[in-house]
Amino acid sequence: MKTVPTGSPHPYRIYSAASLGVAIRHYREEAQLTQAQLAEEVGLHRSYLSELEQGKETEQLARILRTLRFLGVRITLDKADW
Amino acid sequence: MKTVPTGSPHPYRIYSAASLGVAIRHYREEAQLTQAQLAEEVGLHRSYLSELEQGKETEQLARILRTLRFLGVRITLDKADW
DNA sequence: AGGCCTTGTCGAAATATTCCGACATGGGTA
DNA sequence: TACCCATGTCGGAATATTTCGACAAGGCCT
Repeated sequence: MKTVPTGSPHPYRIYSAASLGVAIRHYREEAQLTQAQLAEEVGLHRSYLSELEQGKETEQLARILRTLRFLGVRITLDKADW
Repeated sequence: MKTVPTGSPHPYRIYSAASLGVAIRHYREEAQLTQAQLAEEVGLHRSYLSELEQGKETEQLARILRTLRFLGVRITLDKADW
């Protein structure tokens, strides 16, 4: 069977707002940034980032995830390990 | 070097609302569903699905994508080929 | 041409999200 | 203990999104 080099470390499978939150927190901590620093960098309010990381369910996200799940699509987050 | 079996066909890299729209459309068509059918299945309005597929930029999506990009995270959509 | 189906688009009402500012909590450390 | 820092949480105001219903355009078929 054809093969390729193994993929990136720390891949995250996204199923829900909760799993997205876990991933964002992981990558933020890996980058050694506080919520305040990251929020400032990307232009959002710190309290919102806090809620994001805690997996706050929002309608828009839920709708998109539901649609992709229905279609059998897998969502993966990872860092390229180049 | 260690290897693994090749991944799924049709992977999509998501950078923006536009690329997400393209992917959703692809998977919907692959499933041979109309926008009306898919919208009904997942409980959203057909006109919204139309806009989603056209890559309508929404703040929430833009904020999340911007945050992940800043952290160097790659987003991949694909179908498991089991 | 005429009918049918699918998708794109519009405006405004109904909902939902995000920001803001503030305060609470817990961990660490002097 | 007291102080700092990071994060969680709250309520209301400011924004943004989604739905709804309708109509238009294009493709396809008879």
